[in-house]
Amino acid sequence: VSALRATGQTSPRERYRAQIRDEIKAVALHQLAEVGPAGVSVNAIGKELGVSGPALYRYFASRDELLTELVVDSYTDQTAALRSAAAKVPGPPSRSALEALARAYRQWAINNPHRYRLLFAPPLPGYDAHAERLVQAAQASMQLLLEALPPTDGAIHPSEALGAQATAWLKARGLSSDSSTALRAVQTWSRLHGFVSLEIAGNFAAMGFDPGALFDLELSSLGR
Amino acid sequence: VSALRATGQTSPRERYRAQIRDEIKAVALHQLAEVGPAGVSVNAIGKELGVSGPALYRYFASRDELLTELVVDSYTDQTAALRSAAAKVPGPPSRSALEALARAYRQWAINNPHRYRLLFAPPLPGYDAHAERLVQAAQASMQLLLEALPPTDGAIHPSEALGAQATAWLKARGLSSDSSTALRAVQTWSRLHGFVSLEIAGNFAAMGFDPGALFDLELSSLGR
DNA sequence: TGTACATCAGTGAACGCGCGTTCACTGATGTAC
DNA sequence: TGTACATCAGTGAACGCGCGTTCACTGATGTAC
Repeated sequence: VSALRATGQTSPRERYRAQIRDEIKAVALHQLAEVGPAGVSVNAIGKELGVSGPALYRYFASRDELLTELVVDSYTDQTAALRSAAAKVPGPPSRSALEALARAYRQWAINNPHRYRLLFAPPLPGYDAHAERLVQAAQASMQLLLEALPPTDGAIHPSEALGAQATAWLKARGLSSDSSTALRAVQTWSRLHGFVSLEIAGNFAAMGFDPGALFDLELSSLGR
Repeated sequence: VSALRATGQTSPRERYRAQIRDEIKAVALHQLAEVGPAGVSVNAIGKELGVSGPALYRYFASRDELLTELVVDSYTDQTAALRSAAAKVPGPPSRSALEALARAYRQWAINNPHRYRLLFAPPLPGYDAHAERLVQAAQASMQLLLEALPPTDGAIHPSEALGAQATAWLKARGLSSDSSTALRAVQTWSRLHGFVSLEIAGNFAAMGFDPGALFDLELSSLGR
């Protein structure tokens, strides 16, 4: 074993463990989709896997740890999806880069509605790990938006104080953008979130609107 | 008693019951704020009221009925707040009417963050009464927005299909507005929701921004 | 290659807990004569 | 005004349930000689 470890390889047992962990998480996500975060239960996951409940404790120290991992994975996945979309439109900020990013943002939420909700709604009351994670996820979205947002002809007129806050935010993260672009990024993110969360809640569909068409409409005005 | 009933008055006992019901709901809301919808418990409410758990069954048939009532009340309250704000800026649609409405929307959410979440997040998995209620609440917001949105010089270019959907939506509700105003109302509502839900989740504050100043910025571009 | 041993995944019983809800009851409040 | 009766708010014990988690165990898998 130590020889394998030294060469950076993983033992069969370790691979097996990793695989089971993934299966558990997959079933947990499936349950999340069906009964909501509060309803995810260790024993029910075991049952769906054809295994006793306590067996899961070989893989996760507690139910909380499992849930936390779902949140962390969601955050990682979303960021990866956004990064990958941004990478497909290289070069300086542009309309098409922004649109690609916005579409990827929406698409990830559509593909993973329960995980999107997980990112924005604390799954447990007083869930410590969550607040930080959410801020991180927001940072990633924000940073990518900053790099995609093209200059605009329309002006933005923030108060002095707000401009200073934006500058401070940029500085704290070592970003070289200007404060007005930062504020447009916040606004764009806020609008995207509004649209996407209403869409995955089914509101547009319930009103008889085609969400995709509505999104195109919103997209054309984003960042302006 | 029957004499009182006939005159439309309520007996002391009925008034007492109504008062206790309100107290129960108040405590339930308080719990909702602290432990989330899933954590609201009949026995805990009783304890906080200095009363045994089963006592509440004199006032509510079940825990579900109590929760449903919280949702219904939230819906009613929000609509009333918006209507009252709209009533303060009478006359034809105008910028100031729109801004008053938007500010009222935000303010209600800030004053009632847990109830705002209740409106947009199903408190229970598979909660039937919720979907309809949410649609109703949305309708109310939408209708008031329609009556407040002034014409814009900037054009909106929906697809034909989307325009038809908007027209159909208006017609189904007997509203006399035009489809492009309807679409701008949807867009405004979506943006408001995005901003407000990020704000009550504490995202702007976590980034070091003054939410009020950010809102003013967003407000100036709403409905354009 | 074959045997002795260690590792460790999974089991099933058991724990304490809090939940929603029912039920038979007590006692205070309000009604009717 | 005083008494007999009905109403009904609230109690406390009890129910069945599912939860997260622990524990001693069995048996298969992998390791070392």
